[in-house]
Amino acid sequence: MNMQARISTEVPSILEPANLKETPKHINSLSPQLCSHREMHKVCLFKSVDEDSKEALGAIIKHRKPVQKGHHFYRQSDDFVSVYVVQSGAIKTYDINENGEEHITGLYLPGELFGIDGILAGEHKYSAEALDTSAVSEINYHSLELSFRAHPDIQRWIMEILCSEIYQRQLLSQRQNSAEERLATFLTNISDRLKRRGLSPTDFSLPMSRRDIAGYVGVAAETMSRLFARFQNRGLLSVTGRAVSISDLPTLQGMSVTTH
Amino acid sequence: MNMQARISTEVPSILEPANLKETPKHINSLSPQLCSHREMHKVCLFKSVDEDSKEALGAIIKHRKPVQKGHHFYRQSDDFVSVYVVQSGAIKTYDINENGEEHITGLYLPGELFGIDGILAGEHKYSAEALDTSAVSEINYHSLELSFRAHPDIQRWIMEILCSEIYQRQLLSQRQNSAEERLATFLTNISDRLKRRGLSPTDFSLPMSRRDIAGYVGVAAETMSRLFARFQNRGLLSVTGRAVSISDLPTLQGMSVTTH
DNA sequence: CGTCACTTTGACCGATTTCAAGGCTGGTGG
DNA sequence: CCACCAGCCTTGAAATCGGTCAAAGTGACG
Repeated sequence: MNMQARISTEVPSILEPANLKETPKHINSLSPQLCSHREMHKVCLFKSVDEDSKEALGAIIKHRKPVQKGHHFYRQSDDFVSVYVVQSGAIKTYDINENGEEHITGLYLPGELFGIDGILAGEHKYSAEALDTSAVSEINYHSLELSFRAHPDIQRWIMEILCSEIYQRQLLSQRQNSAEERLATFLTNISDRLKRRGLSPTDFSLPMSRRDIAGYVGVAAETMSRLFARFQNRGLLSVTGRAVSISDLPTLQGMSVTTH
Repeated sequence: MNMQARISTEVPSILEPANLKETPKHINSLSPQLCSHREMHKVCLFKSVDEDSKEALGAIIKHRKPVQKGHHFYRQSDDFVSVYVVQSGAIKTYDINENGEEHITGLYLPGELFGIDGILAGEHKYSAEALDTSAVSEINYHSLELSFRAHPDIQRWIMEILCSEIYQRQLLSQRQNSAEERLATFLTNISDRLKRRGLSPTDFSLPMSRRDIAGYVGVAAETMSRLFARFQNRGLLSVTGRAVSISDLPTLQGMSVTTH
C-alpha cells in the first residue's frame, strides 16, 4: 500500500519537492550544516533569521523519520511540548466539535511550521495528522523560548509565523465572499506558498481529499466538486484526481480576496 | 444618551488598581483592569505578567484623551508605531477591498489590545476606528519590544494576544455554522467577557450599530435584525435599541460554537 | 417639525446545501 | 486476469438560508 504511487509522477507533487535543488537566489545561502541534503526545505523557514540564530536553531531541531499517512503528531488536549516543521508531505490540523464533526483548522506544506496552537493554553487546541507520507522535524518549544533572549531574530520569526496564521484565517473568514472567491483565494494562496519555496506555482498535487479541501475552504464537498468543474470549463485550470494545473493564474488572482 | 449602564463607563482605567477587592479569585488575583479577555478565552491576558513587568508596562504606556465616535487611530498602510489598549468604548478594525466594500476584521472592547496587525509588515494592515466615544491608551511597540529582553513575561503576553487573534478568526471562519449559531456565539462571548469583569452577563448595551455587529458576525444587517427578532420571539432575549437583556443564556450557549 | 441615520419588515431571488443516485478507481480475493 | 467491492468523486434535483432591494417605522437633534 504505497500511498505516493497514486500520485502522478509527471505532475510535480508538493509531496515530492524534488526540484528544490533549484533554490532561487532570493533565498539566503545557509550555513553548511543546515544546507545538507534533507534539510533543504528549511531555507525559507529561516530566511529572516541571521547566521547565529540559524546555528542556534540547528542545535535544537530534531529530525524525525518519515511517518505514514494518518499519523498523528499530537491530539487535542495533549500537552504542548514542541512545534514542528514540515520537511515533506502535508499536515492538517483539525478540531472535532461536540457533534463529532471535523473542522479543518490548518493546512501545512513543506517549509512551514505547525503546532503553535498550544502556546496559549499550554496544551494543543487541535489535532495534527499527516495527510500523506510526511517528514517532519521537531523543535522543543521550551528550548526555543530560551533562545529568544540571545536571538531576538528567532522570537521575531515566531511572531511572523503567528501573524501569518492570523492572515490565513482572515482570508478564509471573509464570509461575504462567494464560494468561487474562496476557492480562488485558496488556490492562489497555495500557489504563493509553493512559489515562495521554489516549487511550481501552477502545477501541483493537492495531498488531500476533496472533502478535506472543502472543509478547509468552508463549503460542502459537492460544491467543491462543482467549483472545480466550473473553473475547468472556464479554462482557469485542469484537474485530474488530485493533480491540479493552473492555466490562468492571473484571473484566479483577480477573483481571490486580496486583503493586503 | 443611553440610559443603561454601558460597557464603557463601567470599566476602570487600566492603571488604577482601585477595585482590586472585587477581583474574582479565578482571575489570578490580578487587578481586573490589568486583565483582558479576548473572545471565548478564559485566560487573563496579563496572567503571566509579574509585578516587575507590570511596572515596566506602566512606564511606557501613554494615556490619551477620549476620542469621538468615528476617530481613526490609524489607517491601512500607516507606519506601525504603537499598539493600543481600549479603556472604554469600542473599536473596530476594518479593511476596504478594491471594490470599496468594508470588511470588519476585529472588534475590541475595554481591556483589549489592538493594533498588532502591523507587526508583520511594519505597517498596519487595517484601519482602526472608534465605534463610540472611547478612551484608548497607547504603547509604543519599539519600546515594548525592547522590554522583551528584561521581561519575557511581556513578550509572552504579546504572543498570547496573537494566539487569541488566531483563535478569534478561527471561530469566525467556521463557515458551516448558520447565522443563528454565529449570533449566539457572539452574544455568549460578550456575556462571558462582561461576567468576568463582574458586570451583568445578561443585561448590557452593545456600543455599536447593528450594521457593525452584522459586519463583525458576518451577516447582512437585515439578517441581524431578523435574528434578534427571532431570538426575541423564542424568549431567548429582549432587545430595545442597543440594550440587550438575555433571558435564556444556557440555550444561547448551547447554540453557540464551542470549539473544544 | 423636518431631516437624517439607523432599524425593521416584507417580498423576491439566487447561491449553496442537502438529499439522492450514479460513476470512477484502486484494492482485494477468487 | 478478472470480478467485485468500498470509498471517493461527480452530477442532478429540490429545498433552504441568507442576501438584496424596497419601503416604512423609529428616534435623536437641530
